[in-house]
Amino acid sequence: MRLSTKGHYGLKAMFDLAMHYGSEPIPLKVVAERQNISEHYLEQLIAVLRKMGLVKSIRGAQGGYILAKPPSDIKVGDVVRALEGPIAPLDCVSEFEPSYCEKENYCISRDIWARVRDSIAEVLDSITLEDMCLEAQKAQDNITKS
Amino acid sequence: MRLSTKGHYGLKAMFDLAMHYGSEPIPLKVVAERQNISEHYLEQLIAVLRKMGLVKSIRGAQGGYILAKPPSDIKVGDVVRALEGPIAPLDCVSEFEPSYCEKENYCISRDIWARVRDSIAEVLDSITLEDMCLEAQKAQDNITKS
DNA sequence: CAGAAAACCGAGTGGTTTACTAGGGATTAG
DNA sequence: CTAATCCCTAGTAAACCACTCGGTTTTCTG
Repeated sequence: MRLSTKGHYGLKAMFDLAMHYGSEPIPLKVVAERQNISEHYLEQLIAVLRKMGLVKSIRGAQGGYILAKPPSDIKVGDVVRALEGPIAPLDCVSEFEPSYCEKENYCISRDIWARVRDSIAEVLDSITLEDMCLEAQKAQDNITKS
Repeated sequence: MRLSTKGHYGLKAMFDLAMHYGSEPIPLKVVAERQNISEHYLEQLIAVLRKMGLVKSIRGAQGGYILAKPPSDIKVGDVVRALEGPIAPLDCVSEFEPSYCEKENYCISRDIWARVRDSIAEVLDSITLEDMCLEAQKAQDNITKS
């Protein structure tokens, strides 16, 4: 019952871009350094996020990445699904295209996994990148105040 | 973000034992056949459940397995944790002994994974094997009624 | 126009996990 | 005794993870 680093790294990168939304494009090297992620590995992850339309890239010198939409329009669930696939504790209860269950008769445990899936989705879809930025701001304020 | 078959198979097996709680011990072969699981593989899973004190075994002919406690005392979360380890979308937010986070400074995404973890745990700990049996009974009644 | 900065691409790799199978040994009812 | 049953260790093919390596292409800047 665990996430791979893909989802985690991807979210950290997206959060980084969200914190700098509105300014010039940010080179991946900078994101990777700030978030402490292997640059080459992150490259592969962000390629997926680009294909899913979550980030835009600007090539050439002074290029980099920016969010494709404002932070308030990007849910954590969008990022996680892009990198880890549909939320599905088990194939037969996948959010999208659940696989056919070998036993077509009623399966009690399947209901449980469906409830788990829904509760995960509910959390991930209730938080946007903007929410994360606001949280970060609040945390920062608490530090400087003391 | 997925469960392995361990948790699923284990839960199916425990549900099977719960449905026959109170009668003679059930040989693993029967459980495996009823739940459509490889017997040898299930053997390894139930060994873990035995070591965790969730089932008792009776050796020799006419032996088998029984639940160590009444179904109402066994939560789905107990079974899943036994087989899949602590609920931890990420190591640094494991329920038990969270690993040290490389960046000791405040990490926003960690909070999100902690919320995911809690919501999974909440679902799994709110359902007992007895609940599953009652559900199964209800489903059965609906079929025979129609 | 040269050079550097950056995105883009595909292949390879060592380690771990998964979902088993194989082949036995120990225990006990009948 | 013997058949049923639990118990244990080891192996294994395939997949997946978390990267690394070595480039090519695009574009800005001096």
